[in-house]
Amino acid sequence: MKHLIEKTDRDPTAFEMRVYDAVREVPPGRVTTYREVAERIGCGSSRAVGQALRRNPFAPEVPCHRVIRSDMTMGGFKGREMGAVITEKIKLLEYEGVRFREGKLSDSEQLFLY
DNA sequence: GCCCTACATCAAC
DNA sequence: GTTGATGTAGGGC
Repeated sequence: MKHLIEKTDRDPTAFEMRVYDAVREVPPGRVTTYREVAERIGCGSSRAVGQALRRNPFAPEVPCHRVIRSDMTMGGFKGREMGAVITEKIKLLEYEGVRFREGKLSDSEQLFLY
């Protein structure tokens, strides 16, 4: 399979490290947004955060499922925009105390702000 | 060094 | 639905 055009594993950059570190600060029963993480690490770019989380070499130590959009939706997960993966993560979050409703965060008060 | 592409976004239309 | 903008990283030249 490895032949050409394969980004595969590259070592985490300093920027990605900051992202993972910020996400790990989120306690159980709490969620945060890409924007919050971006601001936390000193950048206004939420997509850079998304890229780092997508690669997430620290999973499941880094709970990417606790990072949601500013729209309170899951947006995407592991390359999937929706599906059984999303549903399972929502169930997991609900077990931790985070309430979701139809793929959206029910209470914005559960957002973890830095 | 510069330009292009991709990204799990955001904002505006 | 679309486009443009943001920041980061990879690849090609």
